[in-house]
Amino acid sequence: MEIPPVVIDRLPLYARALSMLEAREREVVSSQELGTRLGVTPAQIRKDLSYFGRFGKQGRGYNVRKLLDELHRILGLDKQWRMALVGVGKLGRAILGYEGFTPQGFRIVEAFDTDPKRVGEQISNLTVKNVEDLERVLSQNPVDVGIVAVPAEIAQDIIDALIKCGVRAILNYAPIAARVPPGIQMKRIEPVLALQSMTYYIKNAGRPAASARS
Amino acid sequence: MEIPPVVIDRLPLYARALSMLEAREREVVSSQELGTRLGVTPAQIRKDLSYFGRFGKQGRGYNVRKLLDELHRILGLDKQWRMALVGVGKLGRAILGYEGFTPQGFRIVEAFDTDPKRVGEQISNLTVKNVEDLERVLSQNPVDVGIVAVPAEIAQDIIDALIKCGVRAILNYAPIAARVPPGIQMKRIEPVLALQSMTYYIKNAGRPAASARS
DNA sequence: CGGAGTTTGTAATTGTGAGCACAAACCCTT
DNA sequence: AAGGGTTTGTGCTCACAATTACAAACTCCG
Repeated sequence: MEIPPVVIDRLPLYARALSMLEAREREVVSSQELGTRLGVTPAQIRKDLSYFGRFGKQGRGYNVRKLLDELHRILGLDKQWRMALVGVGKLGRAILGYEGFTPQGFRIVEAFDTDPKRVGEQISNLTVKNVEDLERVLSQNPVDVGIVAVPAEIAQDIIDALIKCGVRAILNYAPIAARVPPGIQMKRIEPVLALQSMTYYIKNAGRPAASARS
Repeated sequence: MEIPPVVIDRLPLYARALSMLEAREREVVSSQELGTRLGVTPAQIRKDLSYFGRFGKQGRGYNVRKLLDELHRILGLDKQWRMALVGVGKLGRAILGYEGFTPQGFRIVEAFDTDPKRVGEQISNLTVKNVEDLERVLSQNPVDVGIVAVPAEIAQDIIDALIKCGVRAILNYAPIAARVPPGIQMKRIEPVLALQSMTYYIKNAGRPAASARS
């Protein structure tokens, strides 16, 4: 069956909420409660989950632990994921220093840059390598995900190169809507683009606008 | 007229592409060319723009400079926007050091934290203030946008507090789908959540999956 | 053990956005 | 100035996702 991408996008949120509940040793939760917590309608949650199976019990709700396990399995979060970073400027260094990846099973195992001055540098247990060696390095030791933290002008080229090396998912920090071939996943992480669409709604001071989503 | 939020989300991308073209002194561009650059169909671009007016000329295309100005006006990017950051941990410091905000008219003018050890510290020309003084400080000097870079557990409380202080847009770096009242904008910026949905598609090695969008 | 109260899973409906296709408008060359 | 070649703006259609609504399944209390 073909599952709508929007549904897949919501699953990690459900998983996060369930993690929190599990930490508080909650055994069971209803779609109602989960919904209010997340600002999503209960029906939406039930429908999303129904794409993958029947995980709940009528009259009771969902077993927190069991549903969390299912979501992890569905999303592939029971595996370890290897990532390569390209661009170790200010932003790239912050990404390397980010501690949120590892506990969720994501690990940056390679770092590249175009600037010869940065090549060879040691950052967070990694040696920065030349982007020219990208293909050679990644063909010997493939990674699953590419993280792009380079200027917008060269972002598309870097993305193309990464895909050539077998990367199947890209986390794009550059403010462009790059083109990727079918079968390749890409998500943009760009604070300024996010801000620039919100300003549309708030630019008329005081006037309440359409509501936010998520 | 009510404009679909997805349309608003695409406008900043169009603006970025136009900026690039302007830098290369291109005078005119067609929806066709813009579309291929962005991986969007030409019809989509034309339709999106048509919500706001008729900016193109048949047989010729869009004047780059003029369309860019229009988009800036529509999105409210001709103004300066004041922002307050909450949470100056590792992530918060990286945000304070990020140089991408200022050139686009966004400026962080206040920084807060709950940890007394951090309060009073000087970072990037700002003095970190106690989050308890949030209401007092922001009522004297209001900001438009709140940036949330605190642990997931307290993110909702911080968001509520910011909204109470008149903030109308929130950039949320915490991995939660917080609830906000109607009229308040919120966008999540969270690399791990983005990764966790992409793994769904790539978890079966080699098997080509559905295509990415943007 | 029975019945009131919950909560799920899903069929049916409604709402919304993307793509197609084409007339109208404009450019440019000869 | 005329006609071939472009490109816009938009009505229409189709696909997809959210919501509604309800039967079926379960819980729990007395």
